[in-house]
Amino acid sequence: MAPAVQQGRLAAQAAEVLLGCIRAGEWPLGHKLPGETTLAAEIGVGRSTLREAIRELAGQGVLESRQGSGVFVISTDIAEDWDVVLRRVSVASVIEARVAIEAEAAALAAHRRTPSDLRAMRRALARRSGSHHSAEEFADVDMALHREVVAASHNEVLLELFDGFVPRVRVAMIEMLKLRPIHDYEADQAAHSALVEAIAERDPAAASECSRAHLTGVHRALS
Amino acid sequence: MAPAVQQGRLAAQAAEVLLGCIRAGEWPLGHKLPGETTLAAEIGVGRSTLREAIRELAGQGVLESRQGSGVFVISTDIAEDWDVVLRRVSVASVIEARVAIEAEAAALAAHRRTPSDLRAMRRALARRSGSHHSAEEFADVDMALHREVVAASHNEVLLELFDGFVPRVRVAMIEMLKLRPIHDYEADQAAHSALVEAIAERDPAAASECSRAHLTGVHRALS
DNA sequence: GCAACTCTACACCTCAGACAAGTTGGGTTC
DNA sequence: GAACCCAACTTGTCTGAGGTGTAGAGTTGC
Repeated sequence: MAPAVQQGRLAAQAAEVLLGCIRAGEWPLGHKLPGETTLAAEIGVGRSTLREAIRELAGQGVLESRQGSGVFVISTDIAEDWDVVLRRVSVASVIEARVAIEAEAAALAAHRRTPSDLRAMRRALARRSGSHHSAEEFADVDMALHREVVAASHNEVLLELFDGFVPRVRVAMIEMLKLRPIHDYEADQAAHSALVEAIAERDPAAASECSRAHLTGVHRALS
Repeated sequence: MAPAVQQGRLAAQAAEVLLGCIRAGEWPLGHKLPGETTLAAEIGVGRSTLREAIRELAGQGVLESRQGSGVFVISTDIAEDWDVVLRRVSVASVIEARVAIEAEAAALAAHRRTPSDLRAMRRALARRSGSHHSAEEFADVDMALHREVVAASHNEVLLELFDGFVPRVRVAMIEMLKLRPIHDYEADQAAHSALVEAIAERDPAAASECSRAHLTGVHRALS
């Protein structure tokens, strides 16, 4: 049991250690874990900290504690949450998936956009062109525009997928903006404007290409 | 805040109380909860017990605690399951999303496929061409081939998304096959073969187009 | 011999208090 | 007005003490 715990909350690290033992097959399904005091000493954390780690895994449906009896493994593999997946994988993978979804959504939007969709996109575009004090603010108005485009596709699944990406992408975007601000702001805004115009003119190929080109640029900037 | 806690572990009861406040809208998304000491006193449990309750909800992805800052609501209700979303929306929406994911995955696969990927795809293709007794069996070998293609893109997010679609698509496909069997089986198999060959020859555009054409055909057949 | 009962050791559960580590906002200084 | 500093919070961690429930060993009665 490697107590190689270094970063973040101790309780979270302890949970990782426990999960590692379970995944490694050291504690199979139904197995009873060592006692709290023993385990806490082995991992090198206090008893309450270990208890919090156990609670965290209990919340995920991995462990179950029975008073007077012990703590047991009730699921060897956790139903991996979507957010957890996205936090684990590389930003590059997420952006590639965004290309897939947004390029297709842009093409569909060019077919199906209503006047109301168009108004919403242009409003979002205007807000994006305004002055922004922080990276957070800029990320938000940018994501809002992209979301309007996906919404204009009138495909609920694509929109749901996009929304699933938002939190992860937002964090990555803010990080990037703080490290390396957009150098050519005009060109960036023009690219987004071109996307909206392609949709306005009902040109699926152009819309798809605009979206793809922009995201490919983001992909390059991040790698 | 009704401290009507009576049965089972106090920590679990406290978690229920917290979840109740969240569900009732008392603490909306992003809201900061009262301090641990305050909250513990209000609910009528010790601070460590309250902390375990918070950990339990954190494990479920409902709360997030930031040291020095506070505990925040990050999800107003348990993440709506993909299966639930996909059952609600139309098959057409799902297929459009499949086009987005699989066409992009096919293009990436054409870039990144390894010899091992290629072998797996050809094996799946061969199994698909064999004789099949039931619609269920055919649906399974078909999905297996499509999955191999997405896997060859070496993008974990796309693969995860595809897997999320599988159950819903499988049901729809079996339904369709029973109502209206594939009339030109040879052409259908040839289309899949062409997709694999395009990936084998590292032709992203062709691979993407094969995938898109095939799925568009399915889309048409269903509407 | 076997079943039922009792009891003890051990498990988790809860609490209280203390201190460490991090964040936030206001006041001070230049 | 901007940069800095500090104090008052916040959550994070540890310890020690009791409470409550379980399981198994030991005993008892048939």
